[in-house]
Amino acid sequence: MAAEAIDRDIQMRGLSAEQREHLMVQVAKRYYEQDMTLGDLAAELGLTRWQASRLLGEARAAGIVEIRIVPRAPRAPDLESRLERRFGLREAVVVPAGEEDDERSRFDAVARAAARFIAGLGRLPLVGVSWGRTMNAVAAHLPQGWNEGAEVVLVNGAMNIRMPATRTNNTAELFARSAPGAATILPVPAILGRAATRRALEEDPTIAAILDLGRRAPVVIFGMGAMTPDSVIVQSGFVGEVEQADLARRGAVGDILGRYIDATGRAADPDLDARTIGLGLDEVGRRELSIGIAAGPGKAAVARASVRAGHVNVLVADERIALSLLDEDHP
Amino acid sequence: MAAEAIDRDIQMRGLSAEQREHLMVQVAKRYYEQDMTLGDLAAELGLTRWQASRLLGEARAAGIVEIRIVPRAPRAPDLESRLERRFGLREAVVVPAGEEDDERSRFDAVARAAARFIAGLGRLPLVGVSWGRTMNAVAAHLPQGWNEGAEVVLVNGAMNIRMPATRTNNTAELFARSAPGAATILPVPAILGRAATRRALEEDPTIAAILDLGRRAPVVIFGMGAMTPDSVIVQSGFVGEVEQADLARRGAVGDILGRYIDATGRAADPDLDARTIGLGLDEVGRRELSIGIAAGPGKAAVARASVRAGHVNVLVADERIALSLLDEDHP
DNA sequence: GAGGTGACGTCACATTTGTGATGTCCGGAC
DNA sequence: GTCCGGACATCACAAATGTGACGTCACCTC
Repeated sequence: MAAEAIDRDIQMRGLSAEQREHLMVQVAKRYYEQDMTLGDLAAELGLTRWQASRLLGEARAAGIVEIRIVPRAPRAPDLESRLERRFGLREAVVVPAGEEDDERSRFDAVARAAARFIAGLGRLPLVGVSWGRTMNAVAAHLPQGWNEGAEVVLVNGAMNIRMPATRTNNTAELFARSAPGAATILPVPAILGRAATRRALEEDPTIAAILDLGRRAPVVIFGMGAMTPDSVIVQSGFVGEVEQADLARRGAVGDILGRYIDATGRAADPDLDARTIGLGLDEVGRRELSIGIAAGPGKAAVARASVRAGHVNVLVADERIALSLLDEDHP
Repeated sequence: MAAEAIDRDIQMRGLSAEQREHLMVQVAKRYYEQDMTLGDLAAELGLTRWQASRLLGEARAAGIVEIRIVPRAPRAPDLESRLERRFGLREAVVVPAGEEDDERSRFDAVARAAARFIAGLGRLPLVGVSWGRTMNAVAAHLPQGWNEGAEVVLVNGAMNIRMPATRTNNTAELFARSAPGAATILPVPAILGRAATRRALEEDPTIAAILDLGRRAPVVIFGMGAMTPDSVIVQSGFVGEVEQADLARRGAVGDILGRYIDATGRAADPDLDARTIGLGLDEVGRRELSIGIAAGPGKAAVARASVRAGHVNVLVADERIALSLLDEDHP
């Protein structure tokens, strides 16, 4: 025990169940997520090594620590190389459809494959990410320490209008936490009411610095949104269901980075696009790696548009989407 | 090295990546799920302790081992006690709606709370379970060793007609694997074409023995199905979408144990009920513990019918369902 | 075939973790 | 006040695990 050690020793005598649980979580996080030894973390928390050890045992028994062994989803190398050749992709990752899995586990399998691919890239000092359901699922599967010291920056606006939507604006933080590294979020709405507001925001030095960081990122990773009412962009309140249906009628096939695109990959509605803040469609394809992740039904069209337009050079998708993209009937 | 040790030593020299991954999974499963020491499991697999240790390290780094720290979902004690009093439940578990969580994480939170509740019951030598999405999610969250040596028996038919439906018929196995214990499944379709077939099957000694085991279980655990086309009972092909819509028109509010019930908790269609194999509606409520789990939208009605009719004496549900049940406007 | 290279096996040893024995404190019962 | 039980602290020790050094082997290059 050094000089600073006598800050607070925890008396476990009369701790409430909640306080105890909170301690269990603290111990488990430090042990499993930060790879500290029980001795070290005990010192930090003002516990003894034995208290920490027993707390950890309780945490495991209570189910606070969940350990799962997941054999990595097999891939479909034939489809992958066909996609790569056909669309000039740097890399394609295709997850087979797994006979008896349900929609959700297929979605998870894609997210896992994406996380694995990303983790396998080695150190990436600066990574741009978008947010959304898909991206959150990917973040959840990134292994601890996949990219130590990385800077993770959001490349599109992240403040939601409607609160109880899917919890999205912590995607960057999730990416950063598991790296471990730092997250920079873009604290503005994804879509504004007027283009002038967007320009004004972009000129603000603070915002400009963040946008610039995103533009400098050699790697961007983003999910693709389908034209469905449960898309995050609608759920967050930026675009109404009616408005989205109207966009669909005018040729929109989905969204990437908060921007609706048509089958050619161009902005489906230039006015709407001008009100959208963040990395532009003309910029995204120019990265070293532009990783697009498409998981779930209804995303084949937006995936097709993205690869055709060169917005992505790495595509992660499920087998159905891959097959659809390779289908010759689509001109 | 004892006498029997020289069965097969694994030469790791020229192993393919896949074989290596397979070994990683084997090591990880034994280490984390079966609590074996590296030395023991290495002997079993024909590896050295050091090989096993390194393989385990690789498995963690590769994301094959996923460790998550989940602070247990807070509960809503006020709603719980109101439900208990109002419906005479032995216990109610209510998971608050969590402001910014999406549908899926709310579903997971309920499953987790259910798993926790079940694990907290202590040793239950014989447990009856149904199958379905909800039950599978619960099984996924049961801690290793929650009920050592338990016998888990399916109380309704489990052979699916349509294959690529949600992977449900391994629910009992999942429950048993984490116990660890033995699973007995009921290898017949949930719903048959004719009541006579059901009776014939029930008289078969093998089937009768399994059904009897289920009837003797002091504890049954089951999920509740809503009247939606994505309900597992429809996805599995037992009931058509049209047929289900028709049932809804005639008063069905959902299903438990594969049986559609009306608002009073009685079989919505006696003929259909007579073709359904497994624990009957008149039997389910007579257990020591009859645990019903309702997670997700559209399940308030079936939950209400179940508690009213006394089919469950323990209810696990999300906050929205709880509030709906307590709503005085419903007579 | 010599030499180099890198992946792997083997092992001694340090570190980390688990466990049971024993002591101590607290609160309640009498 | 005294006694008692249980929850917890503390510790010594055993067991399990991680790590670096070094040797060996297969394979490649020249």
